[in-house]
Formats: sequence, structure tokens, C-alpha cells
Amino acid sequence: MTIASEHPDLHARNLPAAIAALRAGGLRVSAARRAVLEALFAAEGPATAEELASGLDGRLPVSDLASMYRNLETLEELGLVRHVHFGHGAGRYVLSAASGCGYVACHRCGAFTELDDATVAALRDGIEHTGFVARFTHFPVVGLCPDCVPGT
Amino acid sequence: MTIASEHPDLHARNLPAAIAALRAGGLRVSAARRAVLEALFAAEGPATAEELASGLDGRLPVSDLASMYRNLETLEELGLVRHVHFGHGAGRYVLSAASGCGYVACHRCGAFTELDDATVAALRDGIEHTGFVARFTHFPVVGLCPDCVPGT
DNA sequence: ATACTTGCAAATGATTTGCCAGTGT
DNA sequence: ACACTGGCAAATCATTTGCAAGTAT
Repeated sequence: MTIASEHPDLHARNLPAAIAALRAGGLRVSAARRAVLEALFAAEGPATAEELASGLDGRLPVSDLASMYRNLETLEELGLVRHVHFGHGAGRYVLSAASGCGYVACHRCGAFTELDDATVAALRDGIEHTGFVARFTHFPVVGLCPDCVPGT
Repeated sequence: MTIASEHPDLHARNLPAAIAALRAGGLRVSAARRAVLEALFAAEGPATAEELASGLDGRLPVSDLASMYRNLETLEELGLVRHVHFGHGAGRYVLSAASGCGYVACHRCGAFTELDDATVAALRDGIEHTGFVARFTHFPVVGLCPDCVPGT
């Protein structure tokens, strides 16, 4: 976990922009890297390294998970990508441009939703007095979703 | 991850009470089980399976991590114990009686603090409109602690 | 040409499982 | 006695690392 420059959060809105960001970051634009970005843009939400690598579309230049992880990490350092942990199990990666600033996840069924800015702000204020500055992008708020709440 | 009876939360305040709870739960009181409980009561806060097994006090009847995990899981099902994840790395186990209802953890230095009931209630209210019922016991609120907040 | 990347294999860390011997009740 | 447990080895899962061969610039 490199301290890195605390994620610049590039927010590239499309492939070309992301590729440009890669170049701007002094990184090489390889087929694998391009494929990882394509997979991320094609994904519907936070996806695991494995989902990105194998499923998603079929022809994938990134046959190896190690490369997948390496590239995701690189992109994360650049600020284009970030990853979230919904409960136990594999982490999930998203384009930072495609994700809001927070999530709530159900620890029982795995469902998750994005939180709007106002909600995140409210939560942040709620723990402000502890001196902590909360982020809900890497570890979401966890609890039970409507369907899993008992007595309902 | 057994659905189990959603953790009764026994809150045994001392070893004898915990042992009684074990018996009441139809479980056997073995030397290993007793040792795990002792380690938990001796711990100062959420501890990893490894810390509980090896460090803590020296003479440990539980020489094997597999047993440690098995027992922790059993105790968790009983409701005596629960575990929390502070960032990446090993999970940490605590007696449910010795822990509040929520935590905030720093994703950079690993520091963590318990949240008081009022704060947890406030946070819960903050995401109420999403239909989710938040719990901060298994996955804490994550962010930066005072010492790691940048511009300070 | 050369430094950055990839793929493959093997290593890690955390946790789980199979299995048989041991022991609480 | 007998079902529940413990220890040990081996298996899993997610992720990382070492390295030699490949490639973007």
C-alpha cells in the first residue's frame, strides 16, 4: 500500500481520455492496459479482478490475473481506478469517474448501492467530532439491505 | 458464513459466565475453548487469531490456528464473540461484551476507536432513507484518523 | 536500444477443511 | 461409550512477487 499521492482522482470519462491520462502519467499504453480499461468501462459496477479478466467480453489480452492486479494497482495510483471491499471475498474495482463517493453494502446478500453526496456529507459530519475523516469509497458502510432486514 | 441466528449477543462479562454460556449452548468446555476465552478476556481490544493464539500470555493450550479459528467461529455463532475488519489484513476478534456497537478505523495507520452509541445512532439515521440498516461492528467506518488527515 | 510490461510459476497471508486420534459428559 | 473436539497436514482464495522474454517509445 504505497502512500502514493493520495489518489488524484482523474475521472476520465471515456477510453481515449483514460489512455491520454496514462500517457500523461508517463505510462506505456500496452494492449493489456487498454484491455483492462475497456473492461472497466464495460463493467456495470465494481467488478473483481477475475470478473474483469475472464468474463465481461470474451477476447481478453489479459490472460493473467497477476497482470490484471498489477495494472489495476497502477491505474489506481494514477487515480483512474479505485477499489472497494464489500464484505468478505475479493475486492472490486471501478473507474473513479464511474463511481460516487460512497457505498452501502449488505453483509448478508451482498447487495450494494451508491450513496449520494448529501448522505455521505451527513455521515462524515456525524463522526466529525471523533477527529476522523471518513471515506466510504474503499470500505463502504455495511449493514443489512431492505430485503435482509429481519422483522420487516 | 452460516446465516445462524443473527448473533444473540450474549454479553458474558467474565470467564465463568462465558463458560456457563458455552454449556447452555450445548457446547463442551474443553481446555482449548477455555484458553481462547481467557485470551479474549485478557486482550485489550480486537485481536487477530494469531495474536490470541501465540502472544498474549505464553502458555497456550491452543497451539493450532485452525482450532483457534474454529473456536472463534463457534463462539461467534453463540454470540459471545464477534469479529471486525480494520482495513486489509487479518480480521480481529473481540468479546461482544467488551465492545461497543461500532468502530472507526484509519485506513492509513490502522488506528481505530470505538464509537459511542449516540454517534452510531446518528450514522444509522443518516442512511436510514436508503432502506439499509447499518452496522459498524463487523466493518467499521473507515477513513483517516486525526494524525493521518493531510492538511493539518 | 532500453526501460517498462507481460506471462508464468511460485510464494504469501488469511482462513478453511479432511481426517483421525483424543476427551468431555 | 460416543459424539464432540483438537492437532496436523493439506487445500482454498485473494493477491503478490521473482524472472526471463516481449514490446512500446
